[in-house]
Amino acid sequence: MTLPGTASNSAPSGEIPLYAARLNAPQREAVLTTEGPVLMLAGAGTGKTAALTARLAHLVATRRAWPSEILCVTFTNRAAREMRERVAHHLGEAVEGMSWLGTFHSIGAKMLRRHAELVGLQSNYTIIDTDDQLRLLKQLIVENDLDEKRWPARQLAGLIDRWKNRGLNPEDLDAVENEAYANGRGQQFYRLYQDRLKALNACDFGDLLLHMLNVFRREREVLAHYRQRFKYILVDEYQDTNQVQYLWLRLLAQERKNICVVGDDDQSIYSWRGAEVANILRFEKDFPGAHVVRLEQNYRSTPHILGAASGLIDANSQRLGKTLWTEVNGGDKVRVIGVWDAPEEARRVGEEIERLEREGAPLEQIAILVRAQYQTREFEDRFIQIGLNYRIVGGFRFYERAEIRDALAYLRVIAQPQDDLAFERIYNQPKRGLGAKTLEKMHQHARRTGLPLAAASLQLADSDELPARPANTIGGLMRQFLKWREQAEKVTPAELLRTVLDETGYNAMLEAEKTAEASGRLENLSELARAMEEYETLGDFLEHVSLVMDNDADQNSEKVTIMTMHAAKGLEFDNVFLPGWEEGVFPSQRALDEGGLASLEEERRLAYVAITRARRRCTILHAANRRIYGQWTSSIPSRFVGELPADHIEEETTLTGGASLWRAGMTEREDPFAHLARERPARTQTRGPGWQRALTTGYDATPKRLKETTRSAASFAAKPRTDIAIGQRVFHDKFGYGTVTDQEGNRLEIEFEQAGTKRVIDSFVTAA
DNA sequence: TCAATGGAAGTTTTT
DNA sequence: CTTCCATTGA
Repeated sequence: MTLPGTASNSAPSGEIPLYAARLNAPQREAVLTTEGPVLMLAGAGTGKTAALTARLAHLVATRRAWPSEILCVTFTNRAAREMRERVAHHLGEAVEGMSWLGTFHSIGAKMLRRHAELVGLQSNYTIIDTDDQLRLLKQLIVENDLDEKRWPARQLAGLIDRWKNRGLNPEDLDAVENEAYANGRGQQFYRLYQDRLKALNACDFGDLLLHMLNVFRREREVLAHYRQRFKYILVDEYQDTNQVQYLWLRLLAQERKNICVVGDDDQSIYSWRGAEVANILRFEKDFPGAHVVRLEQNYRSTPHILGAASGLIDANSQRLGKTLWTEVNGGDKVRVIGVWDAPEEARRVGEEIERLEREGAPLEQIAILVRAQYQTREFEDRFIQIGLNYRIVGGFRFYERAEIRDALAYLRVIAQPQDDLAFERIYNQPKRGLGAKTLEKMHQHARRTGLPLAAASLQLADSDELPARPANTIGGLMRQFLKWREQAEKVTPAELLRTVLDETGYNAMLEAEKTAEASGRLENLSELARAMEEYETLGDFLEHVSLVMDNDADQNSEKVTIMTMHAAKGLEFDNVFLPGWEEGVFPSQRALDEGGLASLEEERRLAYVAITRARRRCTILHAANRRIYGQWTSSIPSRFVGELPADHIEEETTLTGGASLWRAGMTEREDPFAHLARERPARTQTRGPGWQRALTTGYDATPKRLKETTRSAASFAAKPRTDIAIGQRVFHDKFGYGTVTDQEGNRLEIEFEQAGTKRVIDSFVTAA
């Protein structure tokens, strides 16, 4: 292995090595303090990845460790990938040796493959996802005569997840935990679930960490081995580590104590999945003598953006405290725009983006960050209409689509005949005339014989237990599996998949459908096959699939990015739009209802993360009205809007913006919605809790500075168009011809001849 | 066994 | 409003 550019041969003594050349003083300190525990507190945009990668390069270049002797854990696959790329920049080929750079889960999976037998698994175990997990739990609940309605599988899944995140095995549960499910049967079901997983030679996400923790705790030699191996440990996003991960690190770092953790308590946004900010807050206690480095110089954003974000996060109580600063001057203030309703919000963002585009801003430098997935829809609709290229990150993930999961299920059964969950998924997909009755018999037989479902069904098919038709079908299917299994040895995984899709008739089934949806599914399947080309063995591919669930297709094309704030963590964009800053949306209703102050502060941190994604311009929007789950809901601007320091923002409210109406203390008579409230009494109840709270607690959102503009007032046609009435025949660009069946302000309900009944804005139709 | 129908429930964030 | 489900009937 070559180690390019070691400190000694690339630079005369005293000169700074290349990888550290561009670093500022604290960053360099974080790089050069190699021995002992180091806590790097890195604010948003302060070049923490640069420091981290330089540190890695430094360790290798100065021969303190081989790449394979460094454990470097990140939180997401994306972060791992980025880290790898940037380290490669310093190390070149040597980066290939960084076999322990990855997410906690992928590293856990890798270790567990080696030590599977210590926890009763085989090394080719399957990693099941949430979907499989849920189905499995459902089965257990039904088998044990529990009412699934009363004790939903979701709830149990949530509990088990939390237990695992805390490093608790079934026997570790106390009475209180045990009580949490089905009147004290929590432990029983947790244990049943674990036993079932073992029988399936499978584990879930939580197990990847928990099993290995158990191994570390129980097997001295294994722990000693890894302690020996990992001369240095680096942890990214330490504020997001949960209990198990914390225990892992403590065990592994105990001896050498060469652990460097990087994080920002202000960016801790994952407590809902077990992350504990406390981990970073008490690092100095856990590792006495820890060297603390603060990265506070921000290289990303303008002063106004930083000022707005800092002012906001100030409202939080428990912070280690950092002061971000920048050498950059100038830049626009953060804009806060109040609009009438969600469609106007989307329209407005669309207009702003088109303006940016005209000014020459590249679309991939524009992002819309939302609190929750459902908010994306409004933008999607609008952008389709105006022909703006967009990409939605997250949400419907590629590997979660039904056809992909079906395809994977076939591959799983081929690779791992014990994978009952996968077998169950596809035994009648495409339809081959096997139903619940047959499945039940297969289950019975499997239970009697202790065989996996697939093997049991084969036996059953050879007996006379089943009617001839299903027996033949199963026999045929099992023969196919045998054949594929043989083929798997000879052909590439991609080829195997194509064969399977053809021979099962899965492709034929989709082709026969002749709908746009079906052809999309076919496309997805060939995309899957293409993605598989990179992998040599089926096992490699399946591991990749279960752990690396993100797909970043068409990254090269010019598109606006729409994603959740959570997904945006670690990214940056020139222009950021933050819609939906309303009580009940952001902060989310759930955070307001449950979790108290801690939850609210986490929402605030999320707001901080969101704002600090922006390099040059940040635009926050709030709408007075929004349809949530089909119900129109009024809401007031988010308290976070009020918390933004005045000096750094510029407020604008369209005449129709509900905020201004509300803020102006408008009476019902003037309220344009008043007539709706009278017509539909239910409306008053559908006003968001934020509204209620405002009424009862006298929440004061009165802006100190309000700049009225008439800019998009025209878009709110308070007066209905005179040329359109109920019964009128109209034409719509997207939906074609139809008849107006209802009219409510500028909103029309139209029964389209082709597209069915839709609600549209009147400006999009012409009288026919 | 399958398709259609109706009803209920759920809707944050992710490895 | 959707989506998922369970139940019903063919």
